[in-house]
Parts: sequence; C-alpha cells; structure tokens
Amino acid sequence: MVFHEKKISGRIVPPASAEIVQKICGCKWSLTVFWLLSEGINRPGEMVRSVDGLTTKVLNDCLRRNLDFGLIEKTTFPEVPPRVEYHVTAYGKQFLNIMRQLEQLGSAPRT
Amino acid sequence: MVFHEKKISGRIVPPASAEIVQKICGCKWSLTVFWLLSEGINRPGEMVRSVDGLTTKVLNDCLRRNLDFGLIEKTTFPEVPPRVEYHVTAYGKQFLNIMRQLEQLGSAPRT
DNA sequence: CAGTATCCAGACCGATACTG
DNA sequence: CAGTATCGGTCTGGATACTG
Repeated sequence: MVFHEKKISGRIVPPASAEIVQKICGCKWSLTVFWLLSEGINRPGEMVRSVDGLTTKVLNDCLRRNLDFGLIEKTTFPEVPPRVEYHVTAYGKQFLNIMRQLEQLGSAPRT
Repeated sequence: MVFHEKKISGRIVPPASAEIVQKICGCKWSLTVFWLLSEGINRPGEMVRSVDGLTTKVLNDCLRRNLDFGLIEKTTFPEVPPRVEYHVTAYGKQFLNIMRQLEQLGSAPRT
C-alpha cells in the first residue's frame, strides 16, 4: 500500500505516486529552490544570486519540475524589463510541511 | 532553517541534513526496498524475487545506503546456507511515517 | 543464498554562450 | 531580466558473471 501500486503477476512494481519523491527529492536543487520560494525569494534572478553553484539552466529545470507537480505556480508580469514570480501553491505547502518533518528527522540524533 | 544550514558570505548553501532526502528518496529503489522491509520481506532473496527489475547489485547498493543512514539494521545468522535479515530500526520507523504522508500527498488530488 | 566486480548506456548537472 | 541551446564530465543503474 505504500510505495507500490499493485502486484503484477506476483511481482511488485513501484508506485506512480512515489514519483514525486523521486523527481523532486532526487533532483539536486529542487528542494533548495522550493525552499527559497517558501522564504519569499520569488524571482529567478534573486534565486541565482542567493544560491551558490546554481545556474539559470539548472534553476529552470528545477522550476519546471516543481511546476509540473503543482508545487509552485508562475506569474508573468507584462513589463519591461520582464518580471516573473514563482509562488508555492496550497498543494506545495502541504509538501513543505512534510519536508520540514524530514528536515527535523535528518538533524535529529539517531537513537 | 529548512533545507539550508547557513549563509556563507551572503550565499545560501544546501543543508547536510537534507542529505537523507537526496540519498534515500533520490535513489530509484531505496524507498521500495525500505518499504519491503516494513512489510516483512526481510531477506535479500525474497526482495529480488518480489520486485520486478531489481538486481542483487542494486539491492545491495540500496541496503547499504539505508544502513548508512541508520534506517535499517542487518542480522547475520551463522548457518549453512547463509541467512541474513534486514529490519527497520526505530529511527527508520519515524522515517516511514513521513514517507507514508508523502505517499498520501502524491496520490491526493491537486486542488 | 548472500554479496561483489566489471562494463556499458543513459540521466543529470554544470559551464558557457546565446535569444527575446 | 528571463529563458533556451549545446556540450561534456560524472554519477547511477542495470546486465552479467563471478566468489564465499
């Protein structure tokens, strides 16, 4: 019931719903980018400047990923120079809560 | 506070404590393997037979990873033929709870 | 049965240069 | 300022064959 969908001819296959774990958590910067947004750093330029080692290409890869999963949403302002903002969705906030728990667990002492 | 440790000369760096997310969740089979253990499938042979596409090499890679993070523990029985069992630790159970939430979220409708 | 060694294909990611 | 294109280096995962 967790991490698998069903057995196919007696064999267990990984769940499609675990995809979010793989795709988001597996991506090197997705979580960091996601966190930046939750902290109010919403514009691509800011993000690149804030994170050491983050390039525009990688940033956009991560953003697209997060967008695809509905964790964030994009707003384009019709201005010159162009302005864009990304924000965490309601769904994304639920995700964030879970990530916070993981973060806590990760820094907790193993007993 | 989440997903980063501190700013170094004004730049944000990813947190060491997010490592568990990266390493475990990012690994293609680690979660599945972990789930198998939580379901009582504890011996390597069983696991390989249960999961379509899982080879012994990949299985051992995943197991080592989970061991390193203290999510599981290994028991060796001095028998012939050799028998080994892996079990989820108390720490691993906490991790499992969080993964269950993720699983739920992943299969929930995006609103 | 448990675990390792090797080799190969593909994914990711980072640097750079470029367009709108 | 926002975003894309391209090109390598590197790491991971999968197939296979092998040892204890």
